[in-house]
Amino acid sequence: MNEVEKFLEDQKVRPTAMRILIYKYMAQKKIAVALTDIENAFTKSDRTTLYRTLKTFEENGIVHQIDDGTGISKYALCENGCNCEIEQDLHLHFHCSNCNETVCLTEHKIPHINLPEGYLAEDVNLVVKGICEKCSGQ
Amino acid sequence: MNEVEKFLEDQKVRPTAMRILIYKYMAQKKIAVALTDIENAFTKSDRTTLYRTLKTFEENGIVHQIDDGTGISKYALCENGCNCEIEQDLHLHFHCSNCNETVCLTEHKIPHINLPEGYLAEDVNLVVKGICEKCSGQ
DNA sequence: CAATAAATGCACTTCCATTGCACTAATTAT
DNA sequence: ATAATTAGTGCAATGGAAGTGCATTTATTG
Repeated sequence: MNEVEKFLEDQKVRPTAMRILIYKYMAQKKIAVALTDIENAFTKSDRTTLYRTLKTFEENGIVHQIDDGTGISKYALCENGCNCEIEQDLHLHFHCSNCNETVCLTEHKIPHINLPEGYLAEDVNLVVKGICEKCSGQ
Repeated sequence: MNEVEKFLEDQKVRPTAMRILIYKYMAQKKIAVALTDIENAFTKSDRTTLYRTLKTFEENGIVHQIDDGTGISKYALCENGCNCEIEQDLHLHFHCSNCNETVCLTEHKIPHINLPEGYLAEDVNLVVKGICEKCSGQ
């Protein structure tokens, strides 16, 4: 049994052929992917399957969903220690308005936000839009 | 000529009856509103009109659009000196997962974000999700 | 008052997210 | 091992919101 299979099982996700492929696909991509991207990569499989695979992955802490402001949900693998649940560990996302790609800047943690009296934070989403390093020509 | 009319003209927006009503509606609401909210408040008017009114308001610095992560665009009046264009002046938004309302925390500016080499920031969106003061019972 | 421009209303389209249901594959119990 | 049960997949369809084209009405300007 290979590594991916073992990992999925550890996350309580049954390692079906499709799930393994999707996982590998996302691991090889460095950027966040949309359902449509996966759909285009696996034309043999149905959109629903891919959709539900992502949801399953999300529920089991394998990927996190990203709202990058484009209106299209993106997904990225959680890094080890991603802990997308715990507020303190949230990283920010960058969306390039030129190439339209979204990346996790995992090393950039979101600073603590002070809220007015009575407000309780459960989740923070921080998206920076601009030009990525690839497109800025550096 | 009343105040609202004058204000709209100052912003280069012709103060039609509908626009004045929408403006007043948004001013009276303390929270960000969705197109659907306005639609429900003005059933006599057409959705397209309301939609385009918001776009017109947005283009002329009267409202700013808010992506609070619900997938539904919200709009809120710009405060005087809102300057939603200038990155430094951006405030954060709070979305209550209980009452589903979104508010501008205009006094809370978004801290400066350090990006990796080569990344250029043009826009920042920071949304905190949690329980608002009304719902937390304070 | 006529000509022009802006605003409005209606119908329609598109796009993505999501669900219901049938079918197949895999797992567990007998 | 085989039947019973559960999980996964595929197809079809729905829903919700954003956006567009065009005809009509209203306002502005010459």
